[in-house]
Amino acid sequence: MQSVMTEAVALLDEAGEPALTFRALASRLGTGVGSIYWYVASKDELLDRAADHVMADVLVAVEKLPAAADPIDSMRAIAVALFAAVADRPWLGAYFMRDTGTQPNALKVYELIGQQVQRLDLTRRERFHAASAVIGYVIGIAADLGQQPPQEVVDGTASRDDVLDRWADQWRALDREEFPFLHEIADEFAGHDDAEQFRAGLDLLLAGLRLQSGR
Amino acid sequence: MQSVMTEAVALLDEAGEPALTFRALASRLGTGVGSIYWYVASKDELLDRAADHVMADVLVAVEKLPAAADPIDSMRAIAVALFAAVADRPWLGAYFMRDTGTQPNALKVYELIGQQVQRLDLTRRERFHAASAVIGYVIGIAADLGQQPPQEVVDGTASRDDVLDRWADQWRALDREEFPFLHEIADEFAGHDDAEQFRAGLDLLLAGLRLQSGR
DNA sequence: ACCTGAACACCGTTCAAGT
DNA sequence: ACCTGAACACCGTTCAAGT
Repeated sequence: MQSVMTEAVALLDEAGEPALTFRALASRLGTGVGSIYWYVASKDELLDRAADHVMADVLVAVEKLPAAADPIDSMRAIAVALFAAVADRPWLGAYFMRDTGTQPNALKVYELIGQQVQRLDLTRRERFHAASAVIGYVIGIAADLGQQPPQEVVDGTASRDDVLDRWADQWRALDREEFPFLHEIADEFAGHDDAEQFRAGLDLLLAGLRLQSGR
Repeated sequence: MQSVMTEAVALLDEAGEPALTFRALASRLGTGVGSIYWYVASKDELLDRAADHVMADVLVAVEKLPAAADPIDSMRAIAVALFAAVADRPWLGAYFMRDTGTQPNALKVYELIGQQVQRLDLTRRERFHAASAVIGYVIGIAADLGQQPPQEVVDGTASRDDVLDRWADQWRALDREEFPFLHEIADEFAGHDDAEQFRAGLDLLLAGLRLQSGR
């Protein structure tokens, strides 16, 4: 069981979801296709378990985080750790927190964010909304990151910056009157840092939360 | 071409992504499998085009929105319209804004959000981050919504509330010491309204943005 | 209790051939 | 310019049979 998940994650790390097939996994494990079904009922479950397997390490990292005096600072640290995990493994973006029923570690991470929210002076409903918003934001940015990178990047025939530059050029080629915003931020977009962009948005969300909690 | 997209969207509306196969689509159109490849190079492109086809209507709705005096109010209205579109068509959550290169209408929506951001007194970088954060948040919640609903809900053998109730019960069965947050919000979660939850998080984000822009 | 692998149903995609 | 549909390679999943 343990080795099934280890190999599944290895395949996902190497080439994303398309690389994880029952046949490829079986051959890695040196067994038959059918034997995987002894441990897992379907491919969906396989993906959920693989995602949760990775989340176990994230959970350990999160629990090791020094308890900040300020709950919102703690939430930021947890969210940043989550983001780092998805940046490491883009495929995770599409699967983590997909079904917390089969992802107990993901559920625990949600709980930990919630425990920080509980330290704020909010109504029960506001707490529910706050924790969900933070998770939702992380998932959204993560899913964006998780889009299969263009083939040329996987090949190594083009760098990430090359691709961003080309995007920016396409934006600059658009009509100036109709797309003033895309023109303004084209330079900003080229060569931007995903982690910084993530943190900037997170800080907006947390600033709103701080305001609501009167801190 | 037009009819290809119309039928593709119809299949997606009826039973989600698994229902959209080239064979099913061809039989709907009364043609052969191969002929679809005349219009579309791959299934990925088919999904992107179908998503963008739907986004055309969303774009019309967004452009019809009365221009609010306050740019942040305008952004909220756009985000709420986006959310409504995904609530209508859960499959959209997984595909919209996936590749704005093949989704021109999605790109235009991003531009419109950006134009509102441009009305705020922010640096260029802050504007880039603000627009991206709002889109990222919408995508995140949308993707959550887009998870294939459990089979029993599709069948009609269980309501959405039944499923939420069962989740809440599972949370209540967890250890009280280890999961204080899940215990606290179990009642809140059961019977919660997705749209309200979305708006609550959005308001936190926008409140943070308002603070940053000094309005 | 766990594994095997042929077989099945079903995909996306290609392509020589047609109009 | 557009369509046809058999064929190909490759999936997830099942299951009778083995140890």
